[in-house]
Amino acid sequence: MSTKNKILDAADVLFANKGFNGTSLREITSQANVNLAAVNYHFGSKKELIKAVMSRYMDELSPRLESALSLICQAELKPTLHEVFSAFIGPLLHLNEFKENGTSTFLQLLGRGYTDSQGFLRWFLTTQYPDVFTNFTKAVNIAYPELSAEEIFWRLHFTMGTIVFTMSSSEALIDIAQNDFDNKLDIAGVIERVIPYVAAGVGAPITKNEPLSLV
Amino acid sequence: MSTKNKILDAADVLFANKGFNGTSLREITSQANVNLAAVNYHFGSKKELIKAVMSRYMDELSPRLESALSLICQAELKPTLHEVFSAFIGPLLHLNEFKENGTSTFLQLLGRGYTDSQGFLRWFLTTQYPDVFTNFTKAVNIAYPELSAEEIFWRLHFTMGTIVFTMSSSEALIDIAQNDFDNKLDIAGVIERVIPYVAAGVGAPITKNEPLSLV
DNA sequence: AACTAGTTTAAACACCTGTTTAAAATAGCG
DNA sequence: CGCTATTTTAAACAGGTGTTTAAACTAGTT
Repeated sequence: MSTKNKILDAADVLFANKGFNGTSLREITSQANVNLAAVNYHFGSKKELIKAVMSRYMDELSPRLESALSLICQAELKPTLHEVFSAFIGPLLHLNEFKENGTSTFLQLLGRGYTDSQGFLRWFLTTQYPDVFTNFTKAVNIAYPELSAEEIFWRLHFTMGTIVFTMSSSEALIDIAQNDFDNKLDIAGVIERVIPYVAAGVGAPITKNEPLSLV
Repeated sequence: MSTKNKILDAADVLFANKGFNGTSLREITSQANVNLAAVNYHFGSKKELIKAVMSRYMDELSPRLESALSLICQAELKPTLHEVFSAFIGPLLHLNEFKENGTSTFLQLLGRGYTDSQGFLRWFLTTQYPDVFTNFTKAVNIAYPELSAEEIFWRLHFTMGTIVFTMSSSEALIDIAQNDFDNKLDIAGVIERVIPYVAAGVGAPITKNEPLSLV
């Protein structure tokens, strides 16, 4: 295996578990059994390595997601929100074949990207992969046309939060659930449970903008 | 103002914006106009400072939350999920009177705590303030008794994720929304929009545990 | 005024960070 | 083989990290 890939494989697991700031190049290179200077030689800088790690996943995910969503949109009958969100399942779980624990690793990375390093990764993703967002918005709009663009914006970000946050701590949550409820669950099981939640959330009835009553 | 409080006031804003790992003691102490060694003198270590920052908010929030939830639970008629979640609004917004931008600062800190530093803050919160979780679970159970304990567990953590993640990036999201939709929104406005979402999510119909169909 | 306990200060500690350098090793090709 | 281009290596770099130290300073009390 090439040095470049050895670095990427070691980096994405460490980044997912300990964050971008929390992972040093020395950890990555010693885990990957390569020289410390290899990162700067092959990627230029740590920041570029982070981009490369995310791009490897996005390039695998983004086309599959796009075709799954366009399939939904072009169907004869109007899709339900549940169907729109279910379109994510296949592409996301495919990351597990692409790399071991790929799905949860990627979603953890996504979560890190939104909080670590002051949102430079959010900028990177929205500018490099804008289609993912617009396609998703379109699909939701078809499934629930009464929702204004602004409502969609907010509810999609709420959904983002639900998914990303859940997956960031999915290992810990699965452990707790296993202890408390004796119910063995994997990442697919968590996704299965979160889909009805976010579908119902996005599909919530529209509320008028009234001033809040401070109870 | 005491040195201790000067440190806490500077620390929580910096921690919220840049994360715990991303904020150095030198940033904190120079922002607070105190000597570098003051943190270790008054708090012992950086880790203890983090706990102190969180405790200051939790001690302000937790009793108000508890009484709001128990008020809901003891009411004559069964509360709706929307009412259960609305019980959070008052106590959360009160943090704004406790400290400027207290609400969003606290929620950002909560988000940081769940991802930074490998979940030691989650352990700290769940062991130090367990009542918040159990009271909340009870209230949801009254509002939606058909939900099994395990379903409640998952949906509450989904909700946690929605709130915490949204608030972690609330400033950025509010900026985007302001540019794209010319709709001025503050933290209270975001809360107002997220409540129907999480209420609908938690109130989603119960799904049987079928194996996933990989579309 | 003298002693004490609490606090603040500047300096140093040992260690870790991302990055760069120049020499050594490797591979590809005529 | 000999030459070239690519890659790997160990070492050093400049700067940042949390923490500790011992001296200086500040009240408060007798």
